[in-house]
Amino acid sequence: MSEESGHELQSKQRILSAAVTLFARQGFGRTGMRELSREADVNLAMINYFFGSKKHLLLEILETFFSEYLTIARIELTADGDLAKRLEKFIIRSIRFFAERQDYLLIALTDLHHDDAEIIEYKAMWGRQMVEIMEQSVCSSTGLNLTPKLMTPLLTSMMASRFLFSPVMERIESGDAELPDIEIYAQVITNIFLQGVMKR
Amino acid sequence: MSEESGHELQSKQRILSAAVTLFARQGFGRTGMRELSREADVNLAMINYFFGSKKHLLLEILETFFSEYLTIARIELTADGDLAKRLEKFIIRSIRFFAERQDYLLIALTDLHHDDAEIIEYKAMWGRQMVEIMEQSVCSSTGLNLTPKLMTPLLTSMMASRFLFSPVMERIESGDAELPDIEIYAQVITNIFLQGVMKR
Amino acid sequence: MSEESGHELQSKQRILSAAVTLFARQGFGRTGMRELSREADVNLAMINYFFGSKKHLLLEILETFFSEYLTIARIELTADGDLAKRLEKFIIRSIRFFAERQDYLLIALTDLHHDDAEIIEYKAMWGRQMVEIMEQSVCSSTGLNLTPKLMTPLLTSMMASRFLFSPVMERIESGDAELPDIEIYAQVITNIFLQGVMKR
Amino acid sequence: MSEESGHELQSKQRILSAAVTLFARQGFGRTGMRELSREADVNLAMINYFFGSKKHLLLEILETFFSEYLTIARIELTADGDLAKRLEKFIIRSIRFFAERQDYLLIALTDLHHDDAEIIEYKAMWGRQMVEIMEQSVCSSTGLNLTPKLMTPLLTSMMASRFLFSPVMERIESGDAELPDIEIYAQVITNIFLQGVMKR
DNA sequence: CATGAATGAGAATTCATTCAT
DNA sequence: AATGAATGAATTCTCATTCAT
Repeated sequence: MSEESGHELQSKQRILSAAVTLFARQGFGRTGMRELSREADVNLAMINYFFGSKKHLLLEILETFFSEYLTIARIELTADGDLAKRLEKFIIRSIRFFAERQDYLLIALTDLHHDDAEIIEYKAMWGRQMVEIMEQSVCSSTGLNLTPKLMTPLLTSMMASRFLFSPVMERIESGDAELPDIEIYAQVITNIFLQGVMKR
Repeated sequence: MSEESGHELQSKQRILSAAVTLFARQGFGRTGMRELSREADVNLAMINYFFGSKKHLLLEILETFFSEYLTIARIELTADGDLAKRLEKFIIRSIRFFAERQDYLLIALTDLHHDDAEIIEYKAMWGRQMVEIMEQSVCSSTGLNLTPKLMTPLLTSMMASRFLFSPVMERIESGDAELPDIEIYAQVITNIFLQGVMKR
Repeated sequence: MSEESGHELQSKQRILSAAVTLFARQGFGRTGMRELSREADVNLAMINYFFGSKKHLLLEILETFFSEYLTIARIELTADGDLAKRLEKFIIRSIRFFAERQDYLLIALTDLHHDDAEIIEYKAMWGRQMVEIMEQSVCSSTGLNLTPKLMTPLLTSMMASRFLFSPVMERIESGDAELPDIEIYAQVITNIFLQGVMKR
Repeated sequence: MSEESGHELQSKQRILSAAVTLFARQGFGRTGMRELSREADVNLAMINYFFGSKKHLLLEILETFFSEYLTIARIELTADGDLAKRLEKFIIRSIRFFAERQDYLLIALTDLHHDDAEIIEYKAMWGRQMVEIMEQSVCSSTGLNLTPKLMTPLLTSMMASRFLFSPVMERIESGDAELPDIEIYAQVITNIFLQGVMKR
């Protein structure tokens, strides 16, 4: 980690960032390794040299996204204090994270690989941890009658909705009202979720 | 002559239903026409004979989904009466529709084609109509301070969350609580959205 | 020939004239039968109904061209009288014919089918008759020391040169001098050939 | 390292020479890449690896032919000295070149691509240079009243006539007189052209 | 005469991956 | 670490032709 000998780090990093951009724009399946190597300005064979295969490159991208999302959940949701406060902080930090890593989010949530056992299992591995945190830190704490398997997808979908639809929404010119900025968006989602979910 | 006009409808229909299944499971890009023709029990060349190209087959599937979703929105949201009642009926009917057409939902919402101008524009065409209905029938009616461009993706994401994540969630064995059935799920989403969004 | 029942003649003729246009522009190999049926406004299956196969359609086009070219040669070259006069009339009539039937000329002379035994033999059949006429009516008559197998291609190439190169030559803008019209062109070819070939 | 730099040249060269043979025999359109790769003893994908596409392979072949033909024209026609002498040398060298590169000649002159803008423009590019040389070195020099746009195709057709028709002419058995050899053929063409064209 | 579905082979091209250098 | 040739399978799409109606 400390001495990666210069060139490698540059090339590997260039491959990763080109892959994130292309996978998010075209999908994993439609992105070819020639195109990827061209975009990353790297020899075609280097991709498999560094990552073993195209699929492992995808898995490394998923790892980056899920591990950070999980870290945020672990820190914010399992903290001490008021449930509403914890949820609020979790939602705000998550949405900021989604905004920063929008391409990762698109790849992780919207590329269909439901036939690929390895990828589904990999996603399920992360999902399990997320559901578990939700269960122990949110659902069981107060009188919410939501199962974590309903709540985890629901909350994630709500926070991600803006980003998942943005490629299409950008093409829609609105009469007057535009989208609010990220911080306000986070506040709106927080309010809806908390008011909708918390016991009054 | 009365029941299917011979062969055509059978073949065309078989292609369509095989395509819906496969595109939802593997994504459009990863589904080959060989596989599709095998699954539909149809000669490979018939796909292009009937649909012109693989992409136009996808567009026909999108058309089926979006036009029905839009019809539901038009009927339920633009009706007379209380906003909350109208939203409740819209959400329940939409979720039932999503449940019935889960494969279409996955194809329409989660397959990435952000590089394909024709597909994005096609989706935007439907999105524009949906946003307009939301604007005129929901956002403008009472004191909701949500823009339709925020609300349309958000509500759609909420209603779809269970289905979008189901391929992964099925792999997660939960300790005790399972997912509620569709009618209860619809009620939960309705409650959260209405309580979260409506002025108290 | 007298009662072709209306429709047939129209369709068959439309196919033929569309084929001549397309074969001349794109070549036989690059012209598809779907495109041909579309251009002729005729059902795809009718082409094989009328002509048996794509190749026989080509052969019918070649027949039209070669038989008329041969007729001109027979009439003008085997007539009585001065060789120079006969050649002059042959050249003028041939060039007028080439100008009228430019598409046929391109198909007959410049589409490569040197691998197809049937087509090559068909062309050779016509070539044999042409060479024979040249031999008996031109080469043997006076003191020309040209073999008919050299002269037939040479004279045909000279007369056709303008038409064979025209698709490319049209793209070349000339400084001042444009191409002469057909009658003058015919006179130029006649002069060059006669002065070059006849004993002085 | 000194004689062929390993494998590349061998494979690329084998593809080129197989392509020239096949395109001349069957035409570009009727030659498949499978057949070509088989004939060149090369993996199918290598053709696109080296040339990008089938069409660019054709363009590379055209380049080889036209650039050498143009070089001959430039050297022989723009030299100092008597016009007749210059033309004679040009015709003799061109015919020797056509005889050596008969397959290239057939591909360059007789394959129809009149629908393909890129190929027509590529040919026109060479044609323009040829016409220009003819104009400046031949047509303008003495009292020839031929435009270069008439003369260039005419002279090229005359020189090429033997080769363009040879696939068909080979099938015609002549009674007595066979074709003269190349050097005599070149002399015949020279005589006819000069006597026909030069002021007496 | 005419239609439109159907077929199997083939088209050009691109794929992810491997390997010797 | 990096290169570029090589591979075999796969891609989408089009081909000419046939046939039942």
